[in-house]
Amino acid sequence: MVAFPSLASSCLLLSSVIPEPGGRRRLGGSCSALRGAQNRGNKTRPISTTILARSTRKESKQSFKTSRHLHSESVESSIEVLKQSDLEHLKSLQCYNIPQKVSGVKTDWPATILVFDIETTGFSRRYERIIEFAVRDLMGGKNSTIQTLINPEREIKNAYVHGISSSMVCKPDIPRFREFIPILLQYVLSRQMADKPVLWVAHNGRSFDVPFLMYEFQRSKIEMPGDWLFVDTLPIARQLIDSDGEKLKSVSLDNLREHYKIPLAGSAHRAMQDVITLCYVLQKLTFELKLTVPQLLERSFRVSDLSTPRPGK
DNA sequence: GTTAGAACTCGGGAAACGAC
DNA sequence: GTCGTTTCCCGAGTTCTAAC
Repeated sequence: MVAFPSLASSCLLLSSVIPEPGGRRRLGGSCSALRGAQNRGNKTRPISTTILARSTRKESKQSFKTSRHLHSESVESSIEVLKQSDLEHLKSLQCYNIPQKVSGVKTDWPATILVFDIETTGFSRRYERIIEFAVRDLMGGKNSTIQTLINPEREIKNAYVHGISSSMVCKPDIPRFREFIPILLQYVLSRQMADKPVLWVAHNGRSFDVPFLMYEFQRSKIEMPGDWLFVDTLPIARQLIDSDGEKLKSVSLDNLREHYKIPLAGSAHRAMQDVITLCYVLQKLTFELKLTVPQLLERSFRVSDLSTPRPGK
């Protein structure tokens, strides 16, 4: 396992990158004077570039959209109660790094940050299934990770992507997602700090990982805890500026790994490897963009902010 | 192959300006 | 005041980009 650097050392300052909510910014001064001199004398008019104006509008809209109040309602209030014997049975299924007991980590962080990734049988959250789940608590320590294969109960046609074949997961000793949920919930409870939210982090999570999770919870008829917050590193990475002063051409996880020269310590497109990569990327991103954990929380969203899955799927 | 958000392109309308 | 030109704003539509 790769030694994992603590994010705490790089968390963080003020953001000059996140736009102020609301106001439209205009270029005045020299630009205005220059164009005025060329075209129509001394009379001035608010001048802006189209690109800047459009960019600012979008940033502003996004900034407002993500602001919210945080609360610390217990997850226990919104999930089904499971028998202890069931939990013990589920733990015996083939999962590795399952936490055996509460770690008891306490910190000054304003949230528990869980970096996660999934592998699936395809792109459609409606018709495809999760086949691997990995999560790491950024705080580290004992029992800070979970990685498990998931039995999708269907043929896997995209094994060429992640190397996970039907023969590996379509077995009775591999948990189905509904069987894995109690383990996941127990893990989260073991990591969550009192009166502090849980912040899940994924790359392209808003469009991919979180909707998949949402659908799997719904198919399992178990309500996802309403106080879980999610943050997507993809739009954050789009703010990055390269050494030429331009935005990165690609903000894929692979490209970010190369951008930050993060070594690949395993098979790409396996959940835990991508989690490890994303942990490094998140550290670099937050440092480079001067993002604090509270600012990550401000950019977070809840499953209720996403479109609701159709019932009965 | 799916999906959703971001980024981009285009065109219409409005405003400001100069020329008449 | 009217007309033509230029520029900006804004919405709609299209394309791109991530994820497996």
